[in-house]
Amino acid sequence: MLSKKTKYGLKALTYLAKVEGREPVQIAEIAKCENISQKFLESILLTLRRNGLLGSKKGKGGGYYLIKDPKEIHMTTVMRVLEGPIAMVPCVSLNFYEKCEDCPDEEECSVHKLMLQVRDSALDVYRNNSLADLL
Amino acid sequence: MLSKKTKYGLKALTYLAKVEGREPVQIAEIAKCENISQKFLESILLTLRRNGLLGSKKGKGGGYYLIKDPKEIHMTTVMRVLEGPIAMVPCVSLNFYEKCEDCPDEEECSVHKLMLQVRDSALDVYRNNSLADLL
DNA sequence: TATTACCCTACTTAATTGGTAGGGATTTCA
DNA sequence: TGAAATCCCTACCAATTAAGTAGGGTAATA
Repeated sequence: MLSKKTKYGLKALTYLAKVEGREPVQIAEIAKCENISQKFLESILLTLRRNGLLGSKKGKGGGYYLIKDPKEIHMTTVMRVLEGPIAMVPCVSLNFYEKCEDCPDEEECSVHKLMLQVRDSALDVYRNNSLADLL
Repeated sequence: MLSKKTKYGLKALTYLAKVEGREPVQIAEIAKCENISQKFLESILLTLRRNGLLGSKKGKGGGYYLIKDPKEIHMTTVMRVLEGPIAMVPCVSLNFYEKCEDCPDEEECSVHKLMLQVRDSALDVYRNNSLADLL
């Protein structure tokens, strides 16, 4: 299952991409328009900022804004930041690889074989979608 | 993340497929060879049987066995039985569809658009893999 | 009829999810 | 200059799920 965190994060990014200019948009506005708990969204936007996907401005007239062109924001990045590894098992993960405890031979493992294909197909989708493609 | 339940279930199915004949194999044997907690595996095999993927025989010399040719056992079925919906959000699920609470227009939703592609690509993999393909 | 092996229910422990509460710290504008 | 707006940060919490464990019941076979 996709977490609400990822879902809301994606919606917020989309919202910001839809806004014409690069003016900061307040959390409250995004939360209201996208039906998201404001405090929860706050923490999500914070992680997006910490990971270089958003910029922020404090004080009156402040808010969050995209710091890249939506075409340059790829879903691989967004998914990894919000949802974590794209692979369903660590032993097929590119960025979070870990050997299986119980599995003596990775090459022989049926789960490994299947999940490798699933990872590749998901990566394919994420690589071919930028934020701009989702508008 | 793939649950251990699914992982172990897949390994057990693979194990049974590798066995030449159609003789019942005991839970204890599968558990030992695949490094799985026996009691946990027991409950997994039970759900596989309840869902028509395995047959069982009680008493001495009993155990579990495949009731179909591995070529006829598709990963779509296995994944749905063990892991649940293939889609990452209910609003793009074929077998477990549910409307999003917060989303006014499904067609306009960026999450929907992305997850639809992810579902299709995963389905593609699962449809193209039978148990026989994983040996 | 004793043993083997599946069948079933209930409980437990730890981690994660999806929040909520509450108060900073900083910037802007009047 | 100071008040209001707004982001920033930490801590806590309730519900759910995952991954088992425990313990016995039931059916089949030798």
